[in-house]
Amino acid sequence: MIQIQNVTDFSLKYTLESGQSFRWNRIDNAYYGVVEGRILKISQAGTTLCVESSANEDEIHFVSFLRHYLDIARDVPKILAEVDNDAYMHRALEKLWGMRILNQALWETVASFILSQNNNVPRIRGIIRRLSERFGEHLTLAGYVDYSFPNADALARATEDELLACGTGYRANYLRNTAQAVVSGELSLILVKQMSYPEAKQALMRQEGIGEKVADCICLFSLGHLTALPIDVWIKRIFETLYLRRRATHREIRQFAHNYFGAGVGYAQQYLFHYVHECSNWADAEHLSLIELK
DNA sequence: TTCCAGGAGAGAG
DNA sequence: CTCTCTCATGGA
Repeated sequence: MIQIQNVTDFSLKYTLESGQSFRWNRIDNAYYGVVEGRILKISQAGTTLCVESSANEDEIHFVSFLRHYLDIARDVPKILAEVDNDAYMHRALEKLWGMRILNQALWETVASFILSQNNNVPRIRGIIRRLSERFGEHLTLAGYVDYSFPNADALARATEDELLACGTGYRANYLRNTAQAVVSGELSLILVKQMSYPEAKQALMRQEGIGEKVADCICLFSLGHLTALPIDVWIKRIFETLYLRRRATHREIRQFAHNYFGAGVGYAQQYLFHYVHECSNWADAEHLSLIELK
């Protein structure tokens, strides 16, 4: 077990439970998840993180990897101060203080958010769990059993029926075709990692099944592009009711949000998104569900 | 039974 | 460009 000390302005709970990763399970006070081929067990006590791994880790590299994965290395409080522009945002920041945006493995993020379209989080988690059980590698850590996320090669070779059996629904061929594009090099993940945000988004959106929202999720939750703004039904609802107070197109929301929140708009989005899910009795909930927009 | 979920694509206007 | 319809699945 290794410890990471002096981790300030960080919440393991909100980071791992905010719908950006589908792979973490809380058992008692610890979180178990599969990250890049090994099981990790992470717990937080104050500003100390305790981490166990199913793999043989080189401590220096492992700590460096974790700091990047959990976005601890970034000056997030500075970013959050810059988006703290109003009472709504301020309450979200207070409630969820310490939530970070993960830097997750690119292929897993691409595949996961292809599966996320027109779907809900519990079901997305179930699909990914079944895909991993069926096509991933068996892993164990102190009695805890899980499976690695299947690589692109394994999903490229899967039949449509095998994917359907995991519950992918109509997204099966989106997933398989994208896996094949990654294997063939038609979609080079190595190159995508080196691209700017607009370039990466454009390259991802050439794949069938990856539209603007999914591409933005990949850019934000894997590539660290904090200007990415995934607009799902809830983010659209929030901006229409709380900020613009009228019906608005994605383009209008995007323009307003970038102008209003600036370069940290991706972080602002994540706090607003999770806040409405975390607080079903939110004082402003009636604005989101009852206001008639014309 | 109908509605909804971290949408995308095709088609019409 | 915007709007609308459909797509597979399961829980509420």
